[in-house]
Amino acid sequence: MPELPEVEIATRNLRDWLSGERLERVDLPASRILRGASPDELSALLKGRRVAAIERRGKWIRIRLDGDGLLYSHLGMTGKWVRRDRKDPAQRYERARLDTRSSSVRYLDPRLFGRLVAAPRGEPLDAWEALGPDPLADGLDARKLAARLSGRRSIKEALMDQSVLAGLGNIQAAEALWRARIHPQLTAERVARDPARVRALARAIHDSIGYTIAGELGPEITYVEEPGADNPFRVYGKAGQPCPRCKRPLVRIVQGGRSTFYCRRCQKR
DNA sequence: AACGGAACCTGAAAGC
DNA sequence: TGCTTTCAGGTTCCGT
Repeated sequence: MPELPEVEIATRNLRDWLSGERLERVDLPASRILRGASPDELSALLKGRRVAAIERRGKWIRIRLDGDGLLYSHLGMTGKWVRRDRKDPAQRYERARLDTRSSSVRYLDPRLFGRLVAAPRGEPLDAWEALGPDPLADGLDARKLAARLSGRRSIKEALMDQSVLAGLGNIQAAEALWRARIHPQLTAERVARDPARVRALARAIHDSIGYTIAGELGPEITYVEEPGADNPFRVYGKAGQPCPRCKRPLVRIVQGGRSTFYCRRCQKR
């Protein structure tokens, strides 16, 4: 279940594997992942084309082809791009395959929540255009953050709104709030009016993203929910375990239908 | 307009 | 052991 850090790693990997390469073989079996064009049209868009650039904004990846064609990729909850050998057979849950002269890149997605969207003539994608600033790519300071936080909804839900900031999801929002010692049920408006808290939050978002990228960097990501994965986070998924700062047991609550983990002592209202 | 809840999917873990 | 329930790092749609 990828958020900004995992999508950033996927983007760097795709650059390594595909940039400047010609797509010699493209397999796109019909699935609900594919949008914006039929599987045949999508294959025609990609096959034989050279990959000119690969960009990321929030949780979206954009593959720019020679000419003006674009392919957008969103990993949903369980999507990942991996590299295999060209002679390797289709993997379990393989939804797309892009081969270059030397390697074979596969998109795997068991739950089918991800998307591959074709924009053959470079048409803008609404979901991409609607994204707020990306904390990693665009930078984030307290003034900018304060200007984007408002309203009576919780700060946790505001941080997960992709039009407020692009790329934070359930984990990064919880982790950043813990680092900034901010209670997840405070309203966005209250946080915005507290300059010290906004400063702490801007730094916490930056730190949490950087920490996660550094820890997960590599050619194949394992998401925490997968069997055998260990949990590198400070509070996410750790209800009942001691707060890494004050040792009081962390708690789990539900906000907007999603689990939030936090420390009742460290994170003040 | 805003907000909660369900839906879209599959699989692993926990509960009984 | 085996069946049932719950939960999962995302987004979108629908009804109140």
